[in-house]
Amino acid sequence: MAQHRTPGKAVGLPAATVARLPIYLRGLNEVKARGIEVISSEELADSINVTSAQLRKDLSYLGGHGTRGVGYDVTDLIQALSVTLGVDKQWPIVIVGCGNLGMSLAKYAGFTNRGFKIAALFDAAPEIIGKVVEISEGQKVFIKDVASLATFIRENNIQIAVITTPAAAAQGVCDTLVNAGIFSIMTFAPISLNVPSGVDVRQIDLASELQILTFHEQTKANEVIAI
Amino acid sequence: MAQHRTPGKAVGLPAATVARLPIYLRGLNEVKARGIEVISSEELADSINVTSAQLRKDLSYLGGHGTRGVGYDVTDLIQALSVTLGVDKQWPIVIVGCGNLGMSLAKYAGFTNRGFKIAALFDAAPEIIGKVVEISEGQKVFIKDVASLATFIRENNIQIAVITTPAAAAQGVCDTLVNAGIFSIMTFAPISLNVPSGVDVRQIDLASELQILTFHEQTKANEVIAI
DNA sequence: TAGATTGTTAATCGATTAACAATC
DNA sequence: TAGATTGTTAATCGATTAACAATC
Repeated sequence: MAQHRTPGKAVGLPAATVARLPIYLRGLNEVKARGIEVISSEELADSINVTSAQLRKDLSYLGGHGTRGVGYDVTDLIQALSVTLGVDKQWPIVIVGCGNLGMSLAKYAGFTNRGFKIAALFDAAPEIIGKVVEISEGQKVFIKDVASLATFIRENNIQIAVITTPAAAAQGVCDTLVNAGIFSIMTFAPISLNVPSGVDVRQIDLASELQILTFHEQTKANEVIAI
Repeated sequence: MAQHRTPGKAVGLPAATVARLPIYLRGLNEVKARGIEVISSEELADSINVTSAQLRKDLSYLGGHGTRGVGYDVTDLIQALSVTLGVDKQWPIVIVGCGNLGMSLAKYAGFTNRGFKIAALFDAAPEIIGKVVEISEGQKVFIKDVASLATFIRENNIQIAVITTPAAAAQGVCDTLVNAGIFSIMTFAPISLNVPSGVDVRQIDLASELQILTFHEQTKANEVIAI
């Protein structure tokens, strides 16, 4: 049985805190790889570019995992964060859309040791359906027909899906996913997805990210002109 | 000469507003493609999942681009947002790291019509340096030696760089970029980069994004158990 | 014990929302 | 003019920071 938990515990984490927990976990794994067993909030915070006050406050929501006067036990805190985030196990994910971006995510090594494995790839193009992709040394995955997406999700209890289709196809795929019972979606399609409340969408819009950078470059350029 | 601007104007935009402007621009381009010439804050807001109050407040920072009783002229607002973000021109960018992810970004069609073009690709592996990559129909780019990165940036006035190297190489590449005069970096390497103040880093950590989703899945699972 | 560092409180800061006067 | 919708204000909400008592 899955681990038990006091009702309500850790449910009310502020959204901003939740978004930082993976960064803390990543930082701690780095620290552990360097052989460090105990770390203070200040040392850890410095290494990941947050303030120590923020780090302590965020961690305090998970309950007291530190020791006053000493710091945090790295292994213990990794364990606590992994359990809180649910990445003490591996989550099977599906990727829908096998273009350049989708295939690169399928082959992305960084998912494996952080709680994820690729369960299947889907596409709508007949010419690539049925192809076998070697996503890592010795691990092969079939590209399946997107028409079988809903069935696959139900039969394999998939809970997380990644959309890497063209923008025009994304909403249709999203609807299929939601109808099949998916509540967690990561999408790279540059279009606002419509989902029922309760469905969690994380959108990564690559061009938008770059445009946030150009805003600042542009602003600097304008300042020079204005002087 | 670049367009003139009242000193201070649009510089003090809240960070949260700046991060939404690209979404507004994207939504407006969609709307325009559907042939709509004037849109109310409520219609536009609904289509991109923000509130109309937030949209109006954000747009008000750019100065009054709407007409009371009528709405916003789609073409005018696209122009205003493009100028504010600086994407009324094309920014040359470099991609450092030609693995699966880097190559997929190089070929990503979504950059072209949103203000960016790939100026060059860089890698450290001798076996791929010098290779030609067709990043789009008829557009070819060389993979250059990362040793020539700083020179290339200076000679071509590159202002934005993308890091898609393995984590272990990222900080070194970042230092090179910063020393060469880069102030805007998008990175996919799952490591916290150290940069001097004034350098703008947007990190996209794919596994961290997924872990934010698993947190909620995990929380839901725990709630069921607790009942 | 003395020094170090957490966990927590209170103050500050920034972002969002609701409401409506201004005005097309 | 009457109806519609912006731009702005004030209130609320949430996130961050600073400071320090608790405690190892």
